[in-house]
Amino acid sequence: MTERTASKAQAITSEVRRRIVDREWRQGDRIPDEAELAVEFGVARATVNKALQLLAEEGLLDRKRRAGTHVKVNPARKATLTIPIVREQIEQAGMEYSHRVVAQRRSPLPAEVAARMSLPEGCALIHLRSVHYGDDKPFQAEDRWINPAAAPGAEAVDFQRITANEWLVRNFPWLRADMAFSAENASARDARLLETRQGAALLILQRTTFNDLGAITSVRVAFHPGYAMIATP
Amino acid sequence: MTERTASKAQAITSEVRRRIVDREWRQGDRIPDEAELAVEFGVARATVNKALQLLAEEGLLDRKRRAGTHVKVNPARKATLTIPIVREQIEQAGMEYSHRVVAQRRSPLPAEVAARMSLPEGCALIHLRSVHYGDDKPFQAEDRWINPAAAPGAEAVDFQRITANEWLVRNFPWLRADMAFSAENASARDARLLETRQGAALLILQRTTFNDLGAITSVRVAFHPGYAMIATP
DNA sequence: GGTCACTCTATGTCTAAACTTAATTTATCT
DNA sequence: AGATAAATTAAGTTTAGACATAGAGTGACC
Repeated sequence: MTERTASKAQAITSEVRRRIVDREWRQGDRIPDEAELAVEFGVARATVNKALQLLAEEGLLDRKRRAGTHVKVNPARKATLTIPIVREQIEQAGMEYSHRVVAQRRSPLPAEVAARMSLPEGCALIHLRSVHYGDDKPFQAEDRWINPAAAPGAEAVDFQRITANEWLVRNFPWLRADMAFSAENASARDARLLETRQGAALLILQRTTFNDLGAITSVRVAFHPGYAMIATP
Repeated sequence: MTERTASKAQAITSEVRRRIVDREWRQGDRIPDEAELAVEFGVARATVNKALQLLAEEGLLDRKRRAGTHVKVNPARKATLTIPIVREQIEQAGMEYSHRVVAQRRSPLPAEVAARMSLPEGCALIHLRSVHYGDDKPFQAEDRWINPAAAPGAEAVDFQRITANEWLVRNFPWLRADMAFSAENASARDARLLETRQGAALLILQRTTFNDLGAITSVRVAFHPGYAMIATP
C-alpha cells in the first residue's frame, strides 16, 4: 500500500489486487470480510466496500451476501473500447482530417438493416455513404442509415459540413447500443473507397444506437486494411 | 424515477440519463450541483455523488471541482468486451467443445512477439498452436507464446488436457493487458487450421498479459470467417 | 431423509457530517 | 492592464452508524 496520489480506497484496491496476483490469496479462496479488512487497513468499512466493489466489477472477486468475498476461479476479465469520433482520432494522430460524402439520399431500408434497427423493412430512411481521410489517405468508409423519427432534424443537415457521427453524437445521446466487430473481404465498392484491392481483409464495426424513440442510426464502418482497434483493460 | 428494484442511486442515474437523452439538459449545459439534486431527490449528497460518478464513467457527464457538472458535448462512450474462455463460450452456444494442440515446443521468440512481450528477441519460450472446435467445426485458431518465468510450472502442463487459456487464467491473474482487434487475410496455415480458403477475412485478436514478473503470455487468436465479437455498452 | 421456518451473517445501501482539493472568481497590488 | 494572492465553491473522499437483504446454516417436524 505504497501509493502516492491514490485515495485510501484505491490503495486498498491495489493491495488486494497485488495479493491476488501474487497468489497470497488463491483462486477460490475466501478473503477476510469487510469488517476485518477495515480493521487491518485502519479505515471505515465503507472504504473497504468501495475498494472490493471495484475489484468485483473488474472481475477479480465474487461477492455474495452472507457467503463472503471469494477470489474468482475464472476471472473473465473485461476490456473497454472507447469509440472515438473519427475526426478527433485522426487529428490526435497528427494527421489532417478530411471526409467526403459519397452518397446521401432517402432509400428504402434493406431487410438486414431493418432487423438491426427494429424497423419495418422498406421504410424510407436517410442513407449516407462517406469516407474519412487522414492526410488524404482513406482511413475508414462508413455506410450509415439514419432514422429521422428518432433524430428529428436529420433531413435538414448538410453532412458535408459536419459528419453524421459528430452531429448525431452531439445532438442525440443514446440509451442503448448494439455493437459488433467482424472481418470481411473488401467488396469492389469497399476497395474503391478505401483505395485497396478487392478481397483485402477489413475490420468491420457494426453499430446501432437507440433512444426512447427507437433506433437512431445503424452504421457499418470499414477500416482501412491493417488497422487495429486497441482495447484497454 | 419509477424504478422498482433499483437502489436510490440507480434511480437517480436513470432519471438524470433520461433528462439528458430527452434533452431537458442539453449538451454543454451545467446541471444543478450535488447539493441541489440531493434536495430535489430527497437523498443524501453522497447518493447523488455516486449516481453522477456513474454517469461520468459512462461518458455522459463531465465533472470538475468548483466548475460543476456539465453534460458532455461529445459523449465518446465506451463499450466493454468480455473475453470469455473459449470452452465456456462454445458450450454456452449449445455446441460440443473440443480442441487440438497442433504444436507445443520451446522456440526462440520472433522479434515481433518479443517486442509485444518486452522480452529479448530469441529467448526461448513455450510456443503453442492449437485449434478450438464447436461441434467439430473449427471455431478459433490460437498461436500462443508462454513465458515460464512469469508463469512458473507452465513447462510441466499438458495442454492437451487443459487449454492454455484456462490454465493461465486460473493460475496467473494478470495486472495489465494489451489487446487489439484487427483483420487479416487467412494465411495458408490459418486456412488449413480453420478449414477455410486462403485469403478469407479473419477477425484477429492479439493479446498480451503481464504480471509483476513480466509478460505472461502473448496470443494471436484467429476466429473462423464470419465470426462477430459482440460488445455491450 | 426431506421440507419448512427461523436465525444469523456478510454484503448492499444510505445518511449526516466533516474534511480535502482543484479550480474559478474576486480582490489586491504593481 | 497584468500579475499575484486570497476567498469561494463544487466535487472528492472518508467516517461512524444504521438498516436492508440475500442466502447459507440450523433445527424442528413430518
